[in-house]
Amino acid sequence: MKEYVLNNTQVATMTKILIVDDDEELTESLAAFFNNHQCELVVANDPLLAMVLIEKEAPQLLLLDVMMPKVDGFTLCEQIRKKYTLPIIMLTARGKLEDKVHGFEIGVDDYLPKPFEPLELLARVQALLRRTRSKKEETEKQEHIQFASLDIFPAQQLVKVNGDEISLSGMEFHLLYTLATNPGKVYNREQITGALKGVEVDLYGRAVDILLSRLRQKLNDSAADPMFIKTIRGIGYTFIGKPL
Amino acid sequence: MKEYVLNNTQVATMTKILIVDDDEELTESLAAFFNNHQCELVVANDPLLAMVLIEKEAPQLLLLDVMMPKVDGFTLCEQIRKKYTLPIIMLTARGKLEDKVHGFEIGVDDYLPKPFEPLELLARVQALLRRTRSKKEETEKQEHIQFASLDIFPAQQLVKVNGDEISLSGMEFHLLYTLATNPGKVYNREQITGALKGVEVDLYGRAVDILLSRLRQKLNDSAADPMFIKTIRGIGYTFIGKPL
DNA sequence: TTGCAATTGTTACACTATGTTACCCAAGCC
DNA sequence: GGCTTGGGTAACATAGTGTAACAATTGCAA
Repeated sequence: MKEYVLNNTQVATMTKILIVDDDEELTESLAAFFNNHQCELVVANDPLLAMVLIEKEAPQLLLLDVMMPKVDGFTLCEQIRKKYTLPIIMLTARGKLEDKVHGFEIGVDDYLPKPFEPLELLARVQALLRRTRSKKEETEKQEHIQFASLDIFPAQQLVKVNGDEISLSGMEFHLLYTLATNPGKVYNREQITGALKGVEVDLYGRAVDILLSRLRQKLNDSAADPMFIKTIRGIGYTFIGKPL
Repeated sequence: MKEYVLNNTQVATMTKILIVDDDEELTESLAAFFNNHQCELVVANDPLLAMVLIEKEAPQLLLLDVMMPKVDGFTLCEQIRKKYTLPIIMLTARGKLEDKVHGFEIGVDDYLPKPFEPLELLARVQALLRRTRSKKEETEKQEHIQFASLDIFPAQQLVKVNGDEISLSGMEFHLLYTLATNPGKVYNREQITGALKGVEVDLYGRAVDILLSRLRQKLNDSAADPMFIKTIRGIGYTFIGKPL
């Protein structure tokens, strides 16, 4: 979304990839390799850091080792899949068929046996990102998002409820649009302020709550029995509109 | 239309896959194998048929051999990419790095060296389809968990008892959903708090019991003679609803 | 510039979801 | 039966959320 053009070279927000692997030698050399190919590689040598870093760094893709101390890669993958849909490539010395099949079943997108050529890994990463990005763009390009009684026209920043046009402020619209393009995804307050203003911090209090409250009023939605935006206590908000 | 959930992999409306490979022995055995796994495999032993069949059969995925008479797989792939975005998995005896990288560059989604296990191919096919299914198909797939008088709609976090919508708090819903997705499985209290909050420990007391008690009240279920959630003394709880 | 209106942020207080304590009862054991 | 253990749930405690009302800011027009 934030893209900067410098000297004809697109320095689009560099692709950020998280690698979870206790092999420091490997992660170090991969980091160097990926940095030379327009990718930022965030390294977690301790699997326990994985969840924290996914939340904090919001990587676009995850490289995950299977055999690690403390936590098994498969288990970690399952936990991640409960909360995130980001693409995952498993790296492993275990090339057994059952392992692979099990990996794919729990939501892995690709499976690369060690040792591998960095170039092949890069190629697979790019192929996977190509797929996940084009899908994302697919939803972003739609000029009309529709749920049960709600229509959103991004181009005109226009929203209709039951066919009646309603007037939203810029932020209200942006908030609704952000949530509605990822139904089911839970946004915390920081992510929301980040999406709305490009700033990652929200030092003060509860601007988001109030914004949301006003949005709900205009949508004729209720906090107690929501049609569109549901509160996830202790975490944030999510869009639950029923698609047509 | 019925939908079956197997190990997190939805095998719904039969998937149609096109394979382009001149090895008739291979295509024949794969066809049998895929048919046993809820996939229809359309076979083109002559690469010149590929374009025609893509148009005519509208497969959801393409398996493409590299070394074929008349037409090179790479060339064919490039031509297909000009017109279609359907996912492509390349099958090949050529395992050379440059070939793989070249393949990914021209738009291949996955690359599997021959000989391979049919099961691995199937797993990769499913993983790729999971990624590429369009938003539309996704929403059509909306699952709906149903038991005797209980309906659970995960996407909207909505529950109905005897057709009447009931209002559950976030945790109550999550708890019910967790139990109901594995009927018969006995969860102990730690597993439940783990599932609800991602934390594996529950030092303090009996939050789960109280949560469950309140959930039962709302479901109009009784602890003594449970319809949905049964207490397993000394261990935990389990869902006992009968599927429709 | 001033003034007005729309938008966004802050404060304050009511309310709700969830956790804790406490007490009672049921199940299992002697 | 009496005793012990574990579960059910009422009642209270607390932290997170909803939102009204006010304040600050922005944008625009006169």
